[in-house]
Amino acid sequence: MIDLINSVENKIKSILNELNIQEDNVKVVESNKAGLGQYQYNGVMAIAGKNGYKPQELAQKICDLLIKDDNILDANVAGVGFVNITFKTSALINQVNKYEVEKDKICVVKNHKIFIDYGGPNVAKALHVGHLRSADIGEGLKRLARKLGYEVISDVHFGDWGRQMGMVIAGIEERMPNLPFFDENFKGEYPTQSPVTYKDLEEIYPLANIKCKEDEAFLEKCRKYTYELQNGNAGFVALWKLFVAESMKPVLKTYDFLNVSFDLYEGESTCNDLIAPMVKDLLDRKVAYESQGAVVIDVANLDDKVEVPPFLVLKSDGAAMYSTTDLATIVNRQKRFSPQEYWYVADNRQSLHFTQLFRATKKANYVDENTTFTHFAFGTMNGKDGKPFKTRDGGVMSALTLIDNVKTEIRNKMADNNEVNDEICDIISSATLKFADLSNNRETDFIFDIDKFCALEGKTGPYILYTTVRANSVIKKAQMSDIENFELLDIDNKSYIDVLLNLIKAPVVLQRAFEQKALNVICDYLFVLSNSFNNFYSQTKILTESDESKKKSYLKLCSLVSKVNEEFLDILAIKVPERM
RNA sequence: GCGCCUGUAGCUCAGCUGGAAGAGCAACGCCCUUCUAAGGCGUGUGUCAGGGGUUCGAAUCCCUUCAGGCGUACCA
Repeated sequence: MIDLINSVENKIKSILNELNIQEDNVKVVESNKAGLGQYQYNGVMAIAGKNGYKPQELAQKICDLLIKDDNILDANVAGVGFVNITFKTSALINQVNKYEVEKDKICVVKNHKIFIDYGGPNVAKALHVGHLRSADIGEGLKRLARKLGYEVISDVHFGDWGRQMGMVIAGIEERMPNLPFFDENFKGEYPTQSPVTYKDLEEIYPLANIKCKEDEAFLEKCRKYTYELQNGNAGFVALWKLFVAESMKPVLKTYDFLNVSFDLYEGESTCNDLIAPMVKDLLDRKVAYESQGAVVIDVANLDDKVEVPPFLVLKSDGAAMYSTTDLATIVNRQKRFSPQEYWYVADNRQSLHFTQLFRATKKANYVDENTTFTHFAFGTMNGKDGKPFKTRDGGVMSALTLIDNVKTEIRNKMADNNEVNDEICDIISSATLKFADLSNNRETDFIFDIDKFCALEGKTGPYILYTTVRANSVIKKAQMSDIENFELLDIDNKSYIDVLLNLIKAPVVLQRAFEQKALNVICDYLFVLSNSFNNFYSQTKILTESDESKKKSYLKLCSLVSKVNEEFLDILAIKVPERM
């Protein structure tokens, strides 16, 4: 993906060929010994012995020939036979200038549609810190795919139809039993104002949840109410609409703060009308059958290492559950969009559910065989004790509280900076949170540490923003037009060259991030690039450089760093402020 | 019980398609009359959980033990 590196790999291949050594797998990788070289080839040790060479001898032969290459400044042998390569700066510049071309090569698939389901906030439950992950990762993956030319449709998929709805209704009834929604004989118009606020809901749901565990009769009532809601009890439906809308208010506010948005704001309930016909269809075609009173689809495979339980289409009380709505939602999405790929960004703990869902979908022939389903699982955010937060019983820091904490930190920091307004504070706060979240490997669990999430120094969102704003500031102060078209020149300045070395990696980073669906790869790169730029900045006077052509090169470098930073930050859905 | 995941510096974590152990924080020291010091530079730290195996070479692949987490049909 980096032409320059490919050409060296091919060069080494042909050198080996001339020595009668067949080796197709030649990889030149970044050097981990700065000072010895920029890139290295480590394959010599593996092939030398087989071909009658001492490793260092063969490595030396390769170096002797490599050094004649137009792109290569130096090649030397180190250790047991590592080949270290240093490029001519002109070659690096040439490669930097190919950025757009290299990027276009990454996406070769055309007319490819992806449907992505992420976010998944639940009605009546405040977003807590763990919910940030699905939103941040999903938004990032969506933008990354779009950047590479895929068509992507996103849906937030509100949790608005499962048993927790019955629990909320029952919980509201406990508090306000005289509301008309609960009066079966009520004939008038139902109120249009929600009887509860979202803050009330955040109390009502956890209380109802606790009560369900202690009180079997109450649990039974919740199940009944859920069933009745799903089957059109007019009072329940009217009440449900009101508290769903109320409950979404803070959720949407939080998403807005995180720069997260969706093409579709649908929920589990959206497909309710499809459930009955779907169940009938599945039973008619004998894809599903009745078991222990429930309707299920067998999804076990012979070669399963573990017994995969049947997929539940309907519970034994006839109510829909998340598996029901997920399946019906696919029917719905397939009818409307027929994407080639379905992506689900959800917690690790749901992996068995998705295995079942995907198998059930295929077994029912709801999609054609080429359609792929992938669950992009992410690790849980754990408490200090290393255990996942339990949301049902409450007690976990809400996302909004965390956001307030970060904002406070930023404002304190900004106390004597009167250039910065509230809007900029919000941008920086959002960047702080998102970068902290996305820096972690997607799949591993990590311990939530508020200090880490609010940190403003080191490998953080503000660091990247600061670097970008700084570069932009220099560009602005230069008061020259057309800086983006200035030429990079071969200048003997180590920190300048280090930035170039990082810039050539940009397309590879995009590719790797996409292949692995790993946004932390982008975070790491942003940090490394910014770090090298800050080093350059501290050592190089740009605006007062007397050599005009050098000054122009330096300004071009600023503009490149700023451009790549902004582009990559945009993938992470992080905005860059005007100043900070 | 079975399955999946995790175990790397004092703390939080990268690295895991094998190649010469990393970052941030914390600690100490240096650098603002000069383009944004939310910055730069320097210093120290490791039986990569333990034990085997494969390999010229293993944090990385295989086996095994230990510790923790999650999941295991009517919650999501």
